[in-house]
Amino acid sequence: MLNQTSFEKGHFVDREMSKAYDPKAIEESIFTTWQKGGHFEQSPSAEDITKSREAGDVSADDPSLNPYVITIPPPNVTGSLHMGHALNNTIQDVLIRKNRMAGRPARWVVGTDHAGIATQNKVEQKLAKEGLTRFDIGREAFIDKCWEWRSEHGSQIINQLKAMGCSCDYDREWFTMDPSYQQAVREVFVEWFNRGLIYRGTRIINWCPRCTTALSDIEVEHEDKPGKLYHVRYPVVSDGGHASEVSTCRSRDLARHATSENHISESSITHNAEAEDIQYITIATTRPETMLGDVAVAVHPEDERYKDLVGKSVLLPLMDKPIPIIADDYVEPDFGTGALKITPAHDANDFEVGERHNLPQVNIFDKEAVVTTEGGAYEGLSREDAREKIVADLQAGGYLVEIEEHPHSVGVCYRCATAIEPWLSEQWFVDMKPLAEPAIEVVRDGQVKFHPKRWENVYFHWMENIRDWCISRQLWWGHRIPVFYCDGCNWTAALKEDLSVCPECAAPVRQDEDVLDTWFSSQIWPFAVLGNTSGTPAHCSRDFARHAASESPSYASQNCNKGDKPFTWFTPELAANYPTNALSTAPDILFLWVARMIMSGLDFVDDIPFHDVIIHPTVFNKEGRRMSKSLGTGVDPLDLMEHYGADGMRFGLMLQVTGVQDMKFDEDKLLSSRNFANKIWNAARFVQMNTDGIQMGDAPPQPEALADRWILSRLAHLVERVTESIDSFAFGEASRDLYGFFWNDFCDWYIELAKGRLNGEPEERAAVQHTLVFVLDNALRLLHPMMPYISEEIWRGLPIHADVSGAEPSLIVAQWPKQEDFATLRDVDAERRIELLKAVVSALRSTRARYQISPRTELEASVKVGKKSDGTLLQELAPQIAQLANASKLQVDVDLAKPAQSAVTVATGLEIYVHLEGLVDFEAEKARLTKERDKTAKELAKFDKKLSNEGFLAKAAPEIIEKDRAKADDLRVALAKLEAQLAEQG
RNA sequence: GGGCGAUUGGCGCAGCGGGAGCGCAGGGCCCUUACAAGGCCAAGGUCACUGGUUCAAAUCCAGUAUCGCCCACCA
Repeated sequence: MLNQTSFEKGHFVDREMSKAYDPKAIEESIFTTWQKGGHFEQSPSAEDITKSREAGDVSADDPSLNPYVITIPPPNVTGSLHMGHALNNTIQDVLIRKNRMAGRPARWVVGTDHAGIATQNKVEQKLAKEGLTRFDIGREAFIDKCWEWRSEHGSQIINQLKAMGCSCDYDREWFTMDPSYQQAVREVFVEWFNRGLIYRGTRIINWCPRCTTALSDIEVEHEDKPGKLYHVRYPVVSDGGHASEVSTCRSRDLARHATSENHISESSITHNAEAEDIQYITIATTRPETMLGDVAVAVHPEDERYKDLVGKSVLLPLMDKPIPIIADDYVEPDFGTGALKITPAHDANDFEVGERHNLPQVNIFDKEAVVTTEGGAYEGLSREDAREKIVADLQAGGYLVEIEEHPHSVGVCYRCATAIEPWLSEQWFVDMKPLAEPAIEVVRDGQVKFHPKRWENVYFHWMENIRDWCISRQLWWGHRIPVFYCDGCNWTAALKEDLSVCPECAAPVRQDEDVLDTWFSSQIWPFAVLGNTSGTPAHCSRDFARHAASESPSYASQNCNKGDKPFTWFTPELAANYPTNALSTAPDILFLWVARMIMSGLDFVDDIPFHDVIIHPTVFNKEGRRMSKSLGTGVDPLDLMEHYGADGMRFGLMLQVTGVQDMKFDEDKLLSSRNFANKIWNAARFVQMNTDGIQMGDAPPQPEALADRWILSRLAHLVERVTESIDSFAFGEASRDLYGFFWNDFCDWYIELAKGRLNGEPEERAAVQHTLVFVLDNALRLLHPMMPYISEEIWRGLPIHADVSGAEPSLIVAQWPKQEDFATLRDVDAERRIELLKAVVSALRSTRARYQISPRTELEASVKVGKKSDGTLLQELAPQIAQLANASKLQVDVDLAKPAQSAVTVATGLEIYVHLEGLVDFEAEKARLTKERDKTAKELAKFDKKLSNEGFLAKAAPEIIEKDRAKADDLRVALAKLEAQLAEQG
């Protein structure tokens, strides 16, 4: 473990690194140094940035004038970190860190959401333990309790982000109930109200009887549940009079049938009905209890079965109330019985039918879904009890014809899973169509891009079919609707400031009791937090703000005037930071939040809130079930960090980010990542132990040796791959490339090759040392966004900072490797040659394993090469091959006789012999060679067939043909050698 | 009812037009002074199915099947 002096520069050599990487030993202190170093708070200078934006091309190349900004999706104050957060915030931190290293002022704005329903539920639960309800303590005291709750629990999730290593700007932590944020929400409401986009209306809305509040359509989740379709017959009365005598008489017969079978055949009813000369109309419903609020029975106008009945009435059973039979296109003749009961107060469709036919609206439920006095004898029953009793009574009365199994989807509250009641009530709505149109346009023309792109279609579909948004909530915790009423003169207005007396008649006014949907306030998050620095939003035009900012930010904020709109939100700071760069989020809040931010951003700031929307996969557990605390299927990221370290968790998550929409979370990947961290740690230990006392700058080495040229070429490749992958949000690809480079290229081959060379001539040793440090340095830079802790810890100890004076060097702000600086290090020739070396080493190792020769036993081996140039090369590399395969007496030549007692391996252009005096099992060798020969022959046949195909030769790309020809030739040579070997063995 | 995604070795996943890869598990050998959270070696797949496009298909198109997600006012 590195000790506390690790911060000193260039003292790699002074410290002992522990044998295994221990995340706990370093994470906290590293995080502290980042924070103390002020690296999280890179606020771009408004003047500089505004200048740069105005100058356009002049400063476009200067990253320091090109800020990189992300506003975090604010987690709920009630929340604690779950896997979705862990994934989402790792993505954002990777982007922020990469861009910060690339020299851009990077700022990740952080904060929490007041989460109206969720928080209110928590506080109510707490009160319930004391035997209290919110009504017992009153609105004001309740809101105080909510603030109290927030100050006790609100920092939890922020601390968890810190544990993950997220480099947010914690100096300014926002809360969606901050006074200035409240004011911003109010501005938005009043603006839309005054423009007529916000209106009040009595509608069927989604009501949660447990939370006792309205919800928007997208806050309702649908679950398929087993249910029943009840067929109920309503007796027809022609004159609006009563058919009760007969019906009562008949009902006893029916009741007997019903109790014995619970299923009454249609024919017997018809028969009896005819006999009694009473007509019935049978409706089908899944919710028999709502019949108490029925005001009509509807049939399709073209339906022959019922044509004659339209205009007549039926007697509503149990309520003894005549209601009309109407005709409406909405009815599907083929569903159920083709007749539909109309309950305008408890079904959105029925409501519309009711409107068309001027029917009354009978609301039979109170806010807790208990039957009201409108429900007659059923008053006071819950909806569940009412259903039970009504079904029993219908059956007893002979009205129940049939009960059919009918699975159907039930809407439930997204916060408490209680079944939603469609309920008629007066609520506030936003007219969405005018807002949606420009928001569709900016995605269509590519100003806002979704990643993966397919989500754009989901967005379009929803936006093009958008419906008005119910924004009022019957809660106490939240942004109170700023509409004031005068009961004296009916004066009403939406106001930015509170008011106590009516401006018309001086009577006392009252404010609307409801609060706003939490998503109403979160939709303005990007511009509210970026533009709202002083507490009161500045109102000035974008052009004015930009101009003023370039002169003097303070002048601008003091002198903003009204621009070309009633007001816009352009403060100088907003002008500098907005639009933000990326928004990363889960698919489930695409509509709830992302779409609405685009709409409100365009409307209030005249600009998109972000350029790129990253929709990351939803995290499921290994069995494909949703991660959920209540189901016990969740995994706690804190536990994972405990086991694998923050870096292990982050990297393990990044490995799993691909273009798919669901991610079955695989903890094995975290284990791999922890092991990966340990591998890097130990590679660094090796470098430390072998670069004792050296000092160097960070200039690239001038490689001469093949191995150095090779690893630098691989590094150059990595720089390109990782940069491009992160920039295109391909996190899985970037992490796999890093993994492969560190583990395979650097550790398995380069370090192994370096071992011998470190004991060589001083110049050789120096070259290796230089290369080791240079490669490790740059690879750590590339790794840093994904694994910030371990990379920082190791990097600080590298002997590259010896010439740095003053500020403490920190990887978090080290320069991101530039592709153009590395381009010259690409070396195709070196890569090909090292492949040859690998082939020889692998062949020798394979033979050793086959004959179970101890690694300590030196092999006696010889390589017969086909080409002279390969011979020269392998002769040069002989010492290293000898070392990697423990084959000291290695002979390489073009013309080399096969030793009598030897095992042979045929590789591309090579025959590799291992001398095995008395050990060779000729039968086994023969079997192996035969297998090898057959495989080669088969492979060759495939290529020969391809190469004799005229279509292929005519149409395939020349380089492909060339490649295949070369491959076929290689195979032919190999085959010949194998044949010869077999012939020799008889 | 509409849309989207997935189907590749025992498990979890990459690859998305030109010679089937990774991690984990399992097998053999090895505590070789960076790392046993490791090294080396070997084994394991007709890339769901059926057609089509193409010189060439795991990869593109169409259809089928299975699983999953989202949207939708058929009671």
